Amino acid sequence: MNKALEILQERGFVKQCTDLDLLSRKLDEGSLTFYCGFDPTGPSLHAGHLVPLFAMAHLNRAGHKAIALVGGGTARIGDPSGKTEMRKILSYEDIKSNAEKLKAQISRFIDFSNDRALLLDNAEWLANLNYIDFLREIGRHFSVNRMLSFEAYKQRLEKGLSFIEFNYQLLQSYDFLILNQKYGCGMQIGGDDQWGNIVAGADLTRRIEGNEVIGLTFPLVTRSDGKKMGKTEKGALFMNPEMTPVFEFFQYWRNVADADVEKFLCLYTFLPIEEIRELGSLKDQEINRAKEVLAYEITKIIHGKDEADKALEAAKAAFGGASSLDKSSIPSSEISSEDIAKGINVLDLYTMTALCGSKGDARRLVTQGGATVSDKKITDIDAIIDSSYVEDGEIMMKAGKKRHYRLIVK
RNA sequence: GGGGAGGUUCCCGAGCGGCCAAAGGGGGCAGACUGUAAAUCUGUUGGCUUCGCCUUCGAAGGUUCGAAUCCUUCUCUCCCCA
Repeated sequence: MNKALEILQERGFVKQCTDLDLLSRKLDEGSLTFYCGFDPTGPSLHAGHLVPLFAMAHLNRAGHKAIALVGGGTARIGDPSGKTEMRKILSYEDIKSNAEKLKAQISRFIDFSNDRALLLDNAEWLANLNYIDFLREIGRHFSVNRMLSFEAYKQRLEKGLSFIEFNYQLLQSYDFLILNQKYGCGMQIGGDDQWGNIVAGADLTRRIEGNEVIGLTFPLVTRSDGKKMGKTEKGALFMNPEMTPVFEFFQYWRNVADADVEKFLCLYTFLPIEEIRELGSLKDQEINRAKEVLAYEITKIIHGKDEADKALEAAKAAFGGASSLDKSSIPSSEISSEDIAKGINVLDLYTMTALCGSKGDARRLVTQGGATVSDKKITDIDAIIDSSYVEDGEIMMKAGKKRHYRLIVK
């Protein structure tokens, strides 16, 4: 078995493969060009994109050429795989701006500066396709009967599937074909929900070019509590620090369930497997150390060492009791000293910050004893926060035990 | 194109013309217990100038003292037939 492939398997990346032996041989033969698609349906990559990204990085490190394909073209259609309902059709402008943002984020993960990795956008060849030609050249290779037998479509047949979505598979298959023709791409990787599309693409390439190409999918990561990976109260766990503050990002990983730590360390860090096994074997309170490592490592990869250090310090300061060192990654905002001097009602203060969405929300928080300002528990909804709460030029606020906020007095 | 069933608060899903800001569940938030975990239990879950007021039940009109509940039109979804 090829070494790089072994690493992927050992770390739990491999779910399905069209031909594992062939893949192993090809990887042994030398550099294999492979690709993975990313749909610009949102303005930021999120936790769900991490598995493919890490897999790409692992393969890339082993000397195989990676192509990150941003689906600027396919996003105009919307992939029905794994969706129970039709996705909103995005405007071209949104797709374009999303695609640019995604490109920037992927670039941080994989180095495109040399020719070991490529960043492409399928809008390049999809945007101006000729319908008739496409049907004649590509469409004829697809059997509707077979497509309907795919699990992804079966499910949607219950709910309804529009023709536009039904075409998605053809376009994604076409991508694979084009990449094989133009860049010698021999493998497509992706989440397991992409299995049907990937296999179809490999089929198409074999039929038209006669090239045996490979498809490889990764398991869709679930948390041990059955909840969706990377979901937070505000939606997904984003990689863009403006959408998910670094501290919050760090805390998400810091708070994963015990049962998930080892799995996540394998998938979301580059730590050697031996070290991970060791961390994973920790029990009870000790396992918190493993969670800390997980949170630190992944934050470092996504946001850089400095940010990770800050987040770690901030977490220690906020939870460990040890007095603060660097709290700069805790969400914060500024307030003028005059306003504070005048005094502000607690409810108004909480509503101003991101801690509470409305006054009623704040009222609830205070009433139920979840509001803490500068280490003083506030239970009176009429309490006034003034200069006496300021410490070191700032006011530390908490909502419950875990949500922290820093109000900097200017 | 014809026929049928529907669109309810974050999600699912109840809802006799008044007692409906709307049952129940899920999710979220907070409290207790803890290990910044899980499980469990409790409270809470539209907004506000909160003993009251305002905005919500696909959209717009209408009937009525009074509508999420009745009527009309529009719109969207699903199902059956073509």
